[in-house]
Amino acid sequence: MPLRVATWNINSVRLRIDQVARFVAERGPDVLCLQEIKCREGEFPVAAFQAMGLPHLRIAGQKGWHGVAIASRLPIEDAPPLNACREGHARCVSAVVKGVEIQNFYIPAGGDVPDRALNPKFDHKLDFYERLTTEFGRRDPKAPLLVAGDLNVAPGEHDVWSHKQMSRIVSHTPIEVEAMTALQASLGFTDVVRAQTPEPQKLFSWWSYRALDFRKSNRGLRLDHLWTSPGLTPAVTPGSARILDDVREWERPSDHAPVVVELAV
Amino acid sequence: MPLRVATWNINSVRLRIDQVARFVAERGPDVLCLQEIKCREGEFPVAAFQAMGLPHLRIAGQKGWHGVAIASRLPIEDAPPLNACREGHARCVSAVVKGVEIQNFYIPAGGDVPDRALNPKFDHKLDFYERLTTEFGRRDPKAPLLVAGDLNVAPGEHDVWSHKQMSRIVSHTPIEVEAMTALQASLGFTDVVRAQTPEPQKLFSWWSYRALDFRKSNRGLRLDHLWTSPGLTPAVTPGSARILDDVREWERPSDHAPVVVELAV
DNA sequence: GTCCCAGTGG
DNA sequence: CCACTGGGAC
Repeated sequence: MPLRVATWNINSVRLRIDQVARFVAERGPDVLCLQEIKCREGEFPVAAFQAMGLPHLRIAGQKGWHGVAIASRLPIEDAPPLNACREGHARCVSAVVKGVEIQNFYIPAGGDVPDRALNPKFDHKLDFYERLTTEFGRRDPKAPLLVAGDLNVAPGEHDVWSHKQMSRIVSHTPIEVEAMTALQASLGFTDVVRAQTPEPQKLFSWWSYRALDFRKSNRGLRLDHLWTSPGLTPAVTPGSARILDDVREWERPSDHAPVVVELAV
Repeated sequence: MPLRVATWNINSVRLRIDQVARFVAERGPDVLCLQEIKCREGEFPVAAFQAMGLPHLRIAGQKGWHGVAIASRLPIEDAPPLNACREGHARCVSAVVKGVEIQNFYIPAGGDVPDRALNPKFDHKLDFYERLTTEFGRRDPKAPLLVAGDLNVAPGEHDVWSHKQMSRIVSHTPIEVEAMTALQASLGFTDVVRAQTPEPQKLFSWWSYRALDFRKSNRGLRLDHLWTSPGLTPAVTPGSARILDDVREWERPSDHAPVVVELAV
């Protein structure tokens, strides 16, 4: 029985609890990593997750913005908490499931101006990447570790609808791509979705709400990621790493699609 | 064929257009007077009213607040417009249907403090009543005239859940009841719902959203009214004047229930 | 576009 | 409790 793991920026877990239930019913994830739950821990819809068969929870919430959670079919053990957010936002949550350490992040979007000196949000985003890079640089590559989340960077030229147009836009600037590359190199992570769907195939996990018809304009970005450590990469089931972009077409959707992988652990 | 007239404070016509359609389908009003449409004239869902068979419209709208409309199955002719609102709010709209003049009002709620000197909203409410009293005092009692709307006063002791508790609360204070009584006397209007359901039978058309179960606590008020002029009163179909309080139980309801009457004209 | 907030109004 | 306003964020 492989372990099915999913990551999804849900953009308010309370408002979209029905979509979460549908996703869990149709796709049967064993572990669901959520970002932008937009509620305090006490406001999280615990009963609904119990009803969907994901009763084991780790929640890092705050009022109104951000917030991350891990919901699991199997029991959760504690994983070392990471304090990558210098602003004290609820952007990191972790769990160990079936011996796999899962680190779930909602990395700051970074504002509009891609300049550390001018834009404190952009500086915060890069600082977040740097802290994670330092942290994971100290880890044992052989240990099974999964990084999941909305990392708010689309690294490759085929992870954006237009490399040329996006190169000066936050989420695809060279300095952000460099920060993400450094993080990936810190422990030798594998980007499982891109590994299974080589370039030049385009891959997007997010489409703006502003588009009239997101399928037609298709101005997407791949912001949501699943990365395996060298010790976990051999467990990835071939062909299982996918972005479920159909979910973006559901009624009152999140602007992000879920990303899934299966691990033979 | 009697003329069925309804009045309903809809608390946003755009948000509750489905409830309006259901009401029209189930109850078949020929004329529907709406209050608190909460949109500009250009934002009014004209096509939906055409689809429900009420294509003839008179709309007085404004951005965000207040706003009144009359929707009719039969053609509408102009009625004299009343300018009872000193603040320029969209609170009055009129029509002539089948020779009956219909004046539809959303009278100000009046704020919390029942003192003209201290509370300009309360002063505005009484001023609105005074202007209407003057206007209708000039009219011919023999002409068929219907006053409809959310008049924001519950006049009788059996029009409130507790006469004792409510007598110091805006909507049932003696000064407001006096203002409403004076307006009613100006042309000799008949309050058709109360005329057909004598005291001490309690009658409410509004229940606060704040109640957990409005049926259980039943702390209602009769704020919504249909009044006939002496020339129109003989046309009222016996037993036809009712408050449709079941509608308050529908999904995502308005806090007001519709009030209906049939006129043999 | 679609969420949050805090505030006002009822 | 519910629905507006206007601002911020993404």
